[in-house]
Amino acid sequence: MADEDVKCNYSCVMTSDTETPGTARPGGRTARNTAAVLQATLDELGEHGYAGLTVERVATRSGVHKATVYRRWGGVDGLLAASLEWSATRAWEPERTGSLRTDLFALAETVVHGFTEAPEGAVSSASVAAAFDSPRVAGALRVFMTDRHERASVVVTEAVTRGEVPEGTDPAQVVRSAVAPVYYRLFVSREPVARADLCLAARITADAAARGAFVPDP
Amino acid sequence: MADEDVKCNYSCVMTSDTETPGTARPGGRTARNTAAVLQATLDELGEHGYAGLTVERVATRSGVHKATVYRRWGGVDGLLAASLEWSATRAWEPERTGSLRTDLFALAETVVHGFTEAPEGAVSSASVAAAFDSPRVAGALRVFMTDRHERASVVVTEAVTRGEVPEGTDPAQVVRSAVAPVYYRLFVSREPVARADLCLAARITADAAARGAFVPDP
DNA sequence: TACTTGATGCGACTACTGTCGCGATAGTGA
DNA sequence: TCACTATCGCGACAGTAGTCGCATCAAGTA
Repeated sequence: MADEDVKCNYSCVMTSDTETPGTARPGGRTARNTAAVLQATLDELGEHGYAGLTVERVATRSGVHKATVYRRWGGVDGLLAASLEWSATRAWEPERTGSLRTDLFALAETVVHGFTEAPEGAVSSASVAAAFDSPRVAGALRVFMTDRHERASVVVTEAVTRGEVPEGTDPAQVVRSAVAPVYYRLFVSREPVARADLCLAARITADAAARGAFVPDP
Repeated sequence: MADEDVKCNYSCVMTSDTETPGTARPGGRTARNTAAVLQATLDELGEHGYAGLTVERVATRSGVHKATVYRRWGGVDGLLAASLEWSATRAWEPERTGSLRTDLFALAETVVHGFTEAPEGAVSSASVAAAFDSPRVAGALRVFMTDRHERASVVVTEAVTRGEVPEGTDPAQVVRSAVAPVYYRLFVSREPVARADLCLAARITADAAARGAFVPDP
């Protein structure tokens, strides 16, 4: 979730070639409506947050009728799930700094920025919040996070090639271990996230990885 | 958050000596209303979850008028915050198993049970969910979690006394490190939590603690 | 171009959330 | 026991979320 990536999700005009698969008429007005509604959803989230996200407002802002939005997306949860699925299709690559420890630190820092800084933070944390109520958002979030794990795994596989970390290390587990404390502080214990906390998580994870802690037992 | 503790929060009749501080008439009907409403809140949460928690239902169930509930608690978020504050006053102590690694494993296991098993899981995760919308619940959650960190810290300080872990180790940081991956899987990445995951988190944390990773730099 | 029909716009409608004023009730202290 | 008044019950009310039936529009096709 790089800075410029999420920012683009929010402020850029959505590409008009957005197709609407699964419908009998994927082109024309339907596609234009899809783009307008999802764009309005992201804008509304950025301005008013998840608590202020209303089908009525999205409908007005996008110029698409309220009943149409309910028919196509079912409600706010459907809008959020669709936005998240759309976000997942965008390219993203983790920053490379030279060592696993600093790579993991940079990764954790990216997570903090992506969830705390407005307006992109509103979109991301809204998804986490909505996943509690809506199975559809929960599913979309799970797919999204799995994708991020896979993409972030590069920093681990490269560390294996460099010889920093033993063969057979589970990359996704390393990533989870580095970012979990960040999410924990942000969303569960509701504590401020300090630079030292990221540093600690990255160091512990990198050290454990170097010792082979993330190589699954046979 | 031991099993029998949370269960009691839910199913036992609240003690009638519940006082209502901050009001001019803390006894009598006001106190009875407080007990009835909070009990109804917990019952409703257990049966219908956070999404189904309604002031109207709580009012009907408790026999207290809807307007009164709105006046005293402000809405569902107030009800949830009050329930959480009340839960925080109940005694809780972590299980002791003999070593830091197994203590942390038991702690993580307790967290999983406390958040996934119905009905007590509904109450706990509802608080995490509501904290996104409501600053009041977020505050209550922060206080609650800080309290749990302090209580759980015993397993670390005892490990220091046993000589497993160096002096100066920050107990709360150790606890966070052990439970963060659990919360991450439960609420963010929405992945199943396996026994092996808890084991891994406990082992990594205990090893790092033994090496002095949680002793703050001067 | 004309036809078919999926998708949309429209507005009325129900159901629900949250608020308000007023009279009644019951703690609290004398 | 009595007076005072904080708190509560009551019902009416406005505002909002979500649904439904029908007329209209426009994408896809011959």
